[in-house]
Amino acid sequence: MLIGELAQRSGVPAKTLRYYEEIGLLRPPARSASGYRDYVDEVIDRLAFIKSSQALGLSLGEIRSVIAMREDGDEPCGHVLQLLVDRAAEIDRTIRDLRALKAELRLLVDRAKSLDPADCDADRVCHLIGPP
Amino acid sequence: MLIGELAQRSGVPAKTLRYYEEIGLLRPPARSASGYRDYVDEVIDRLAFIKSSQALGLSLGEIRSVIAMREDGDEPCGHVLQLLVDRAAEIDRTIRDLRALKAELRLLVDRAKSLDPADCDADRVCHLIGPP
DNA sequence: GTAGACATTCCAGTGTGCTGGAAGGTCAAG
DNA sequence: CTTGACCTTCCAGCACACTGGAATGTCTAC
Repeated sequence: MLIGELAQRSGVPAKTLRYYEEIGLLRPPARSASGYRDYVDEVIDRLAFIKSSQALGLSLGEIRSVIAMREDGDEPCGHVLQLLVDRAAEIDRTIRDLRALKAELRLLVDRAKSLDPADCDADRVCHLIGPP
Repeated sequence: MLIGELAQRSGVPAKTLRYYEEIGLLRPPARSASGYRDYVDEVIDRLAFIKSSQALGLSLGEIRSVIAMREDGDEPCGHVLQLLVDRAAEIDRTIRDLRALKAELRLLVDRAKSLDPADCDADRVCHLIGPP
């Protein structure tokens, strides 16, 4: 399978496939006599794994670490589970932060209703933002 | 006030101050005979505004648009309010997305408990990730 | 034999908000 | 008069995941 066909079938652009190879996400495939990459069907599974992992918010570096374990003949399950748990914790933190931010924004938007634009202080650019 | 002192007093590194000037967040200050930047005290207010805006998640581009209005002699309040409302909506969307992601992660982590690493399929890298 | 649809490599850029470093000029203290 | 702390400009790079384009080679069909 040439790179264009793999791109078609996997939905991953050829450019990206070469990039994945470069950063170690895909093993360098066999080459035809003329130097064309010749992929086996299994890379479609691998690309599906990469896409699913990305959708969960894993970075290509993390995904690579999982793939590397698998290539080394190790069972990546434990490592993957840890990544998923870590990611969940990070999402919790992010949600907490965003909620706090949203609360502050709501506060400012509410305050805006009781502020007169005519009182807006040029030195502070706009009185809607910043300490009251 | 030289750039070093402003950096000290505002907590914004000198390098960043020059960068802000370059991208139009700070007006180019007066220069001493030897070419040193000579800041007036008011930029401290402006930097405070920038920091507050950043803390709310506004980009430097958005902040610049607000400052530009103010420099043009316009009242930025309406624009600022819109930015805040937009930002709040964006945060809502992000939180929704993250919650969905967290739910999926929880699902996968739960499923992991009932899966045997020994069944992990090498072709799919790890059976903890991806369709069941 | 030639068009055009593929493939190759390599270099460089995207966006965001800085940060580092080199090469040089200036200023105050000793 | 020198030392060291400041300042200047300019060029380059970080992280992240690609993406674009140039220059070149190859394969298939007509």
